[in-house]
Amino acid sequence: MIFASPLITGTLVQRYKRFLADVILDDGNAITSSVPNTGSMLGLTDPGIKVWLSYSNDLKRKYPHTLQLVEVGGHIVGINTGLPNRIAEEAILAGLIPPLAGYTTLKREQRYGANSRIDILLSDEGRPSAFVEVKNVHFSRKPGLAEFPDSPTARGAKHLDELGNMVEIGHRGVMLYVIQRGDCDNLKICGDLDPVYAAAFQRAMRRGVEAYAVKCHITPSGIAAVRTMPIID
DNA sequence: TTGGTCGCGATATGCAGATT
DNA sequence: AATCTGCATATCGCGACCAA
Repeated sequence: MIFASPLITGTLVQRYKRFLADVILDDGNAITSSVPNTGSMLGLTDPGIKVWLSYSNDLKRKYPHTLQLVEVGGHIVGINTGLPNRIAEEAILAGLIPPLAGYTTLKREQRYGANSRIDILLSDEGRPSAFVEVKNVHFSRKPGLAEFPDSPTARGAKHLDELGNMVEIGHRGVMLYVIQRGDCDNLKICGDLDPVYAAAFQRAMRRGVEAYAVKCHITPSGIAAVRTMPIID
C-alpha cells in the first residue's frame, strides 16, 4: 500500500472529538486534520509527537488533511483504520499468509450472519469458504510485543462469536490482525483492558476459529505486509 | 451497460438533555 | 441525584438509484 502522494510532516497539538486533531505543520501552519480512527489510540496521541498527514484535493472535505502515521518511541505507527483491509487483501493475494493462500475469489465487505459484514470472503470450488475478519492493531506496551485490544470492544467480541457460528456450519472463520507498526514480532490478546474480548477469543479458538497476525513494514511512503507473526498467550 | 450521484451504515466516546 | 439515551463529529465505501 503506497500513499498516493508524499505525506506532510508536523507536530501533534491535540486530538479531540474522536475525528479531529490539531497539528502544527513543519512549515509553521496550524491546521485541523481529520483522524480516520475512532478507537482510543492509547499512547498514540501524546501532544508533541511527530505525525504524518496526507492531503486531499477533494473540495467536499471540511478538513483536507488526514492523519496517517505517528511516531512513538522512535517507531512509526499507522493509525488509519481503513488501511488494514487493503493491507490484508494485498497480503492474502501475495500469498504472505500461507493458510489463506490459493483461493480463486476474494470479495470484500460481504454480508453474513446477524446483520454483520465480513471484511474479506475467500471462496473456491471444492473447499470451504473462509470468512476473514480484519482487525487493526497499533498498541504496544512492551518492546517487540503488540497487544489487542487497547480498549473494550464489544463489537470485536461479537465478530468472534459470529466467526464461530460460521465454523459450525462448515466454513472457515479467520481473525486477521494487521499490526500497523514495524517494531513488533509477537501479538498478545491482552485480558486486562478488555476481559470480555479475551474470553470471547478463547471461546472462538475452542470452536475452531483461526487467528493470524501480520507484521507490516511502515515508512512515510507506504505500508506493506511482510509476514505472519506468532500470537502468544 | 456504464457512469455518476446520493444516502446510509460503520466507526467510538464524550457530552447534553431527558428520564427516573 | 443518578442513570439513561441519543446526538455530534468526518470520512469512507458500498448499495441503490437515475441518466445517458
